[in-house]
Amino acid sequence: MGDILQGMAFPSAAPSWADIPDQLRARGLRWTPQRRQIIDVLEATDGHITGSELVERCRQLDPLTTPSTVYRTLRVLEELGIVQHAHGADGREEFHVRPTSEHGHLYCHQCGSSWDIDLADAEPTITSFDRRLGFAVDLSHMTIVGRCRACRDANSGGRP
Amino acid sequence: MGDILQGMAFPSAAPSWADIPDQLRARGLRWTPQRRQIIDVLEATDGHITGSELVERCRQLDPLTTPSTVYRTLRVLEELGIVQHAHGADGREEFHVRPTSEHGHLYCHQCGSSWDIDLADAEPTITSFDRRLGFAVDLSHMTIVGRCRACRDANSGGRP
DNA sequence: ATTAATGCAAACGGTTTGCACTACT
DNA sequence: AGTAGTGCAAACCGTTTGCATTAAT
Repeated sequence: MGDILQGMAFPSAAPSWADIPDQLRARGLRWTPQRRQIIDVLEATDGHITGSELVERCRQLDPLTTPSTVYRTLRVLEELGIVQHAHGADGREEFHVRPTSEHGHLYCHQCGSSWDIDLADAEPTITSFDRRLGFAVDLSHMTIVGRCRACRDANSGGRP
Repeated sequence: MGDILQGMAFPSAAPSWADIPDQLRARGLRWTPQRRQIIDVLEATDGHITGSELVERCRQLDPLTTPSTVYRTLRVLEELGIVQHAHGADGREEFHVRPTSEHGHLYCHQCGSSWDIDLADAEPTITSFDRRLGFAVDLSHMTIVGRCRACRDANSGGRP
């Protein structure tokens, strides 16, 4: 089953946040106050964040934050394997923060909540696509939209 | 105008393309040359198309086509159940054309091809999300990204 | 001293909107 | 005649880029 997920080129050992400055410098890149700011916000993030959310949160800490810096930094961080992008239910770019485990996203389009899809939850999907179609699902890009249990239970009453 | 269409559930029986003018008129909406053009293009479409693709194809037939008209018409057609939108792998809005059966999309991010996911292919996914999480997957919004069989077979050599 | 990174402003692509005008019904 | 639909242009949002400037190495 492990090889179903293969080919994803994930960083095998995930260094800790504290190592990031060195990781950057080891590649001839630089550690700047702006990057520190961005990393701080990412570190405080529970699992995923959109580009514009990140810009927004950085701006709350430092109103001088510039979108271009944030997006450029995100691209660098993705190359380091610290974040990974996917596309959310609304089509916006979403960044998974240092995924402990690869995961996808589950959206309820009634209440708007979202959850992570972990490997256990995705396993039947991954297996069935592999078996039926020979298709290797990329879990980190998997976005499932529908209605969550709570919204189904609260059935009739609620409004979208 | 919005309130004429609002609150409409899904049409249970899918009428044919020829009925669309009457369907519109029955709701106090109008049949125009522009809409005919758009419908023509949609009718010639194999299954799904993005908004901008539709604009583009319409413009090939009539260079005067305006984006706003196309997008506005798409919204009306969605309310009629003739198209249905979802979000593609790149985050762009995608419209399923008169889905004979509800389906999702499968993208290979190596070769860029895409396929429909029919109910049979999605069934294990739908069932497992329902069972594990009580979550009702919306197949028409399901987008799975990964590597297709051909790209896996052609393994190392190929380039995206 | 190098050259990576920043900030700005401007441009992007896809989509939406306000408004005066046109044309279906 | 009435009002839905159009075309235009301008705005929108999230994101990207060019360029001169700043600052980490």
